[in-house]
This record gives sequence, structure tokens and C-alpha cells, in this order.
Amino acid sequence: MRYPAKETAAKHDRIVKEASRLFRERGFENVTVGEVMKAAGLTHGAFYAHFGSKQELQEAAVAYGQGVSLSRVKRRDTKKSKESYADRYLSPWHRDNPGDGCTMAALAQEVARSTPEIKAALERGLEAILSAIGGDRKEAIFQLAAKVGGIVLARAVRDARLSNEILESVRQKLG
Amino acid sequence: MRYPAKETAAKHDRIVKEASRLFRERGFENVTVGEVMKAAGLTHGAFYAHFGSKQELQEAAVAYGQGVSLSRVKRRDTKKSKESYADRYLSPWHRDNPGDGCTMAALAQEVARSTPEIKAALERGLEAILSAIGGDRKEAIFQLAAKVGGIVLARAVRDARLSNEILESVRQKLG
DNA sequence: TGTACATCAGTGAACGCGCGTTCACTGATGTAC
DNA sequence: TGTACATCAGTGAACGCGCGTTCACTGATGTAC
Repeated sequence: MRYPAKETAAKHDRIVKEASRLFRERGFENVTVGEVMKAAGLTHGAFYAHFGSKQELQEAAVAYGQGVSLSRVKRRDTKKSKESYADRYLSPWHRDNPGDGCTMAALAQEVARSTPEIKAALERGLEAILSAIGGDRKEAIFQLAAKVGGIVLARAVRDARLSNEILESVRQKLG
Repeated sequence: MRYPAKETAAKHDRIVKEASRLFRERGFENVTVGEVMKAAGLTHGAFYAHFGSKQELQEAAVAYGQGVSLSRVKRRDTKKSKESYADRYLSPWHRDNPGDGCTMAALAQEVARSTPEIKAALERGLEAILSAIGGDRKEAIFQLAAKVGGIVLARAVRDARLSNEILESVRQKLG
């Protein structure tokens, strides 16, 4: 049957949002189109009414995730918190919740092996984030690289103590 | 037929070496057992005479790759080169040749989503590398994170100019 | 030292499963008149 | 405003392909006597 146009747009957004979360949690390859649609409350066949392929969804999900990161960077100073932005980025919480965290820290390596379109989506977000940070551009790039590297390494080791030590070391040297 | 024990060990090493290269180039998921065996000059069926599963191969490949990185770190000062170790790590060549590069920079995110055994293999290599670097441990961790993050981001963007700018920024701030 | 035989790395066909994608069909919505 | 009809998001079965893994078989090697 035909569905209200308004709901359709909302469903489209839900698909992208759930995809973004699932992809960050498990990577592009370990999430099926069916799982994304189920998380969005639909059946898998409807997927192709919204996207031409899984790759297109990956692109939309990266763009969405980068948008979330951008808005967090913009709010970084307005937040009434004792923690600095770097402290929050390099927190055990962020390490343990990739699905709600930085897209680059979760997917950059897979993006690197993906299509130019997906890399461009990550890149646009990265440029926007660098602009939002402002100040010395090279310094902003350096600090971002250190943060991303810190989370990536903290997630890739087995020992909790070492993982915490990585987060703390990068936090300390940046702070 | 039965094959000479000496050749068998050499074939085993070849499988691990080719797997390590292919995994770094394309990720665990995008390399098939058949491709690895073909690269090692064998047919896919023989794989299970060497490893119990693809996962075991991933573990061996990570351990091997970390060993390569360790030996490079150890040689970092003996090399008669104008370039520092950081310059070489953050070079366009390293960015463009992940198959011959750092395992953490290529696979850390996939490792993060893998088994404890695979994470442990990465971790052992990381600890060995930190020991080899010596000096202040927190500083070594910080610099490694910045380097890994730099290469990861440089590989994940589309624009060559931005990619080079990322490498240069991290190199400059570290140097 | 020579001989019989058990071993086991390697081959290549086959299996089974999961995934991305397609397709015939549905029926409420939105549009044309 | 009311009526006829075309649209198209959504459903769920099915398709096709690729991949990890298994298996019957081979035959030179290494071992036991």
C-alpha cells in the first residue's frame, strides 16, 4: 500500500540513524541490510525503496555520523562539565560505546578501503569539524589524529589496564 | 602425497606472510582463504592442514605483522637515512602501501571487533614495540597514537591534498 | 641396508549457509478531473 | 466536493553467488623392523 509521505521521510531517517549506529558498533561488513531494516522497524525488502544499494547506505550513514560529531564539536564549550572535550573523547565510555561515538574512530579503516564517495563523505565531515575547531589548522589536525589513534588503540587491545593507560596517556599529553 | 617436513614449515610461513599482507591491504573480511592459499602457491583445501580456521590465521597474521613492525622499530636508528622514524611512518609511501605497513594502522578497528585472542596478539606486539622505543612510556604511547591516527585519517579521505596535509601536520607536530 | 607400510600435506569437488538483491503483489495515499 | 485511478512504500518469498569448511582420495616421505 501507499504510505504517507511524511512517515516515509521519517522512516528514511530512522534507517540511516540505525545503520550509522550498527555500522559503528560492528563495521560495514558485519551488519546486514536486514538487520538495519529490522532496527528501523521495517522488512528488508523495503530497503530498495530508500537506497540503491548497501553502499549508498554506508555513504549516508557516514555522512550522518560525521554530522553528529560536528554538532558535538560545536557544543564542546557550551557544555557545563568539568571534563574537557578531549577528556570526553578519550573516556572509557566512548571506547566502550562505539555505536554512539565518533565515526572516524569506528570506521575510518573500512572507509579507507571503500569507494571514493564514502571517503568523500568522511572527508566533508572532517573538514567541517576542523573548521568548527578553528585556531591553528595543523594543530587541530594533529590533536584529532592523536585522539582518533588513542581510541582506536584502546579498543584494539585485550587488557583493560593497558587500554585505560592508552586513554590516560593521550589525554594527559593533550591536556 | 606426503611432503618433506622442511618444505611444509616453509609453506606455513608463506601462508602467514601472504595472509598478513593481504589482510593489511584489504581487511580480514575482504580476503578469502582461497586467495591467501593461492598467493602462497597452494590450493584452498590444504589450508586446514595448517590452521583450524580462518580466525586462527588472522591471529597468526596479526602476530607476524606486529613482529615486522617491532623489528622496524628496533632498527629505527641504525638506518642511515635523513628521514626520522616518524617521517617514514607518516610518509605517503606508507599511506599508499598498507600491505607492507603497520598492522595496527591497517587492522586495529577490525581487531577491536575480533576475538580476545586476536586482540591479545595485537597487544603483545604493541607492548614489545613500546619496550623497544623505551624512554617515557606515556610519551611513547602518545606518539604512537598520533602516528596511527595520522595514517588512518590520511587513508580515509578522498582528496590527495588533504591527505598529504594530515601527514605533514602530524609529522611536523611530532618532529 | 633393504623392504613394507603407515602417515599426512595437498588436491579439487562438493556442501551449506548467509547475504545482497529482485520480484510479484498489496492497498492506502495523493492526484486529476 | 466527490469520484476514479495511478502511484509507490512496504511485504515476504525467492534467487544467485561467494565463502568457509568438509571430504574422499593421492602418493612421496619417513619409520619400524
